[in-house]
Amino acid sequence: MTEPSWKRRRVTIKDIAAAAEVDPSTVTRALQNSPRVRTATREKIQQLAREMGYVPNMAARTLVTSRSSIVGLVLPDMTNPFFAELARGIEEEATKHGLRVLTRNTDGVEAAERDAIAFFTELKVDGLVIAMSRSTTEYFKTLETPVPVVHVNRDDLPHNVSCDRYAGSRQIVDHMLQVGHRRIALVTGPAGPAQQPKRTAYVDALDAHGIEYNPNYIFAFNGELQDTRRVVEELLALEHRPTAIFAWNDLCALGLIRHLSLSGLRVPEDISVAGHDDIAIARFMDPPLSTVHWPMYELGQESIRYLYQLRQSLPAQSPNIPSPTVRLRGSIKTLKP
Amino acid sequence: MTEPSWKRRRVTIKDIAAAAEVDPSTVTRALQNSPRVRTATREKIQQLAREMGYVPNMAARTLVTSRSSIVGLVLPDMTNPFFAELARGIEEEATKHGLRVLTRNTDGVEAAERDAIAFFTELKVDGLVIAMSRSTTEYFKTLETPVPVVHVNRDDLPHNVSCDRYAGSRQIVDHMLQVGHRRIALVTGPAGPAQQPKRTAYVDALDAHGIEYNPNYIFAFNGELQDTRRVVEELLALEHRPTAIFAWNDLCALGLIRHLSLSGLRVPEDISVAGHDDIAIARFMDPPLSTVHWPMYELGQESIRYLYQLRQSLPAQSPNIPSPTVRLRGSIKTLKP
DNA sequence: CGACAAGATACAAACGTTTGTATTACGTTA
DNA sequence: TAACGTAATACAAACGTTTGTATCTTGTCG
Repeated sequence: MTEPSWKRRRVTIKDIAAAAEVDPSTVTRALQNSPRVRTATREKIQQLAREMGYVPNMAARTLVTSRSSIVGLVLPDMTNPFFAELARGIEEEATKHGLRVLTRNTDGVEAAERDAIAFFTELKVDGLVIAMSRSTTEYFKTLETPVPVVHVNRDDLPHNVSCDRYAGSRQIVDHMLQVGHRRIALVTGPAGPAQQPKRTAYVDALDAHGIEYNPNYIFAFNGELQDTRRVVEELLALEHRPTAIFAWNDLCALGLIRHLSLSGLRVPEDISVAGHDDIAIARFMDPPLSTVHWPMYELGQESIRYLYQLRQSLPAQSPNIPSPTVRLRGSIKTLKP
Repeated sequence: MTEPSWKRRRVTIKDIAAAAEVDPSTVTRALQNSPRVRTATREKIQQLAREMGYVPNMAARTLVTSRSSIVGLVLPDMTNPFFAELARGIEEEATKHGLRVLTRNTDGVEAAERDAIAFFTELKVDGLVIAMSRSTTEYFKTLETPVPVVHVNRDDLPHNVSCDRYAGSRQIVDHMLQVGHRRIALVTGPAGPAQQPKRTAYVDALDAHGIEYNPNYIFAFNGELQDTRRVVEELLALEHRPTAIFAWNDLCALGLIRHLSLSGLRVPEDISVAGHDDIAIARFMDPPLSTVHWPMYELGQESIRYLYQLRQSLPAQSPNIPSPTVRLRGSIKTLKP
């Protein structure tokens, strides 16, 4: 039979102390399982705390300890399924560790990014996860935050959680070559750490099949979905049109397919398309998109685990991430069996 | 020439007080533009605060005022583009008001929802935005939070921000009828406030065209993408197959189209499909999806404005939301011109 | 049995604000 | 010019924890 909850004053550590006839400090220590309090006392206090419905006041705790149990997440755009997946992974793992997540979108704008970081440190977050930022390496090198920082998909920085950028891309281009494609276009994205490995994988794959690399087959996509239209136009204007396209990512592939089909080309009958990231809808596109699965959810989880180790100043063993894998679906046509 | 920032102690109100040779309380009042401090003093203090790089300690402030400048957002799944859009709208508007947003996903599980609400109140958030919850009306009726709560898309609750559920659905079914469809299937979703208005709109539209309502044409979709397969199977097993489908939402439409095409039916040639919500990819599907645009971003913004009024105990004028509108794209075939 | 080392608990200060009340300074009026 | 009202500021307590140090118990050993 609990008391009516309306208008009941919040129960504090002092209330428990009074009930248990001990000092508040003993209550604190009991609640954090300090060896300084006798087992019997501790159990009595914890029991009492439960019965009385004690819930700690975060603000007071933060004030004295300077830790907030909040981790800040900085990402370009959580509307993007790619990052949404990451955010879910982070949230899930953070909750396990009793951490809360505050998210801030930056739209990939560097100024917004710095602002977000400043905001979070001001808030005394316990840690920071920064995903695919655009800010320069130097900025992060000179940035001295009072909290640990983990980057996602920034291979050029320390404390990074990511996975092999080369392998997946290489595999999918290899596959295209194996099924007979010879003229393969590469659509690159905005500058970032993903840029070079993908390009290298592409060139290497061609090279391994003894194909000369054609700079005309490389298109720079600016990241905005509308821009896929321009890319398609340029691509179709080519004398020897590619038979396959390796798109920057799935969203890009989606846009390309859309504009290809507006131009009367069917996928994969007239032209094959592969994406990157394997966002949820890739499987449900028509045709289902062949793509490189990039385990964002797991990366999210791992980034929190890593952060947690950093926070405890543990020997931060480097993260253990599954490799990206190729998901072959309907959007690549076999030319030669 | 600022001092080196590494290892500089955080500047507090006391530091400013010392520098300005006044009492800390005067500093507080000056910073919050209280009329109790002389204009000259106030300006001097504010100037000083800026120069010294003062940044308030949230924890201390929260401790004494019991307000955190954080609003809690409870939604089923931010991975879902529909909700991601909402979250962006909320974040954008909240930032304008100097509020931060903490998000918690519940996967539509009622227990998780209640837990999230408990968690947020414990954290002393300034307000709560709850999107499309599954929790019962009674729960919310009896729930006495110490903070204002705004619901999104819960027409059955007070302090709700939503828009006309009937209008958009009615329009799109009307359109299908106008272009000649007579056998139109309705795919309903999991129980919720959207259920009835959509169904009514569907029935009314048929009625207005003098068509008898056929219960066999109504399918219950459970919300999981995989379930669209079962729906398609059942639908195709019908004696008089519908020529059009009004799907629960865009994601559902996506799944349906996928499984229809796996079954050899083309959209819209063999069967027309309409969705609901107008998530970003609807435009890029193949064919582009006709759908009802549901302004989630604006709803997000409006929910924060509303919350803000509640917080100030202003006369909370009811929200001003654009109506949902039909977006006709390629997925509906005209049978009779 | 007294001294002493632990083990257990109490005391008190501190974290950085906010806010009600007390005090001071100042200008106005009688 | 003394009394007074008001404007400006100072004082001090409070918010709910945590944590270093002091104090008190208890048991053990010589």
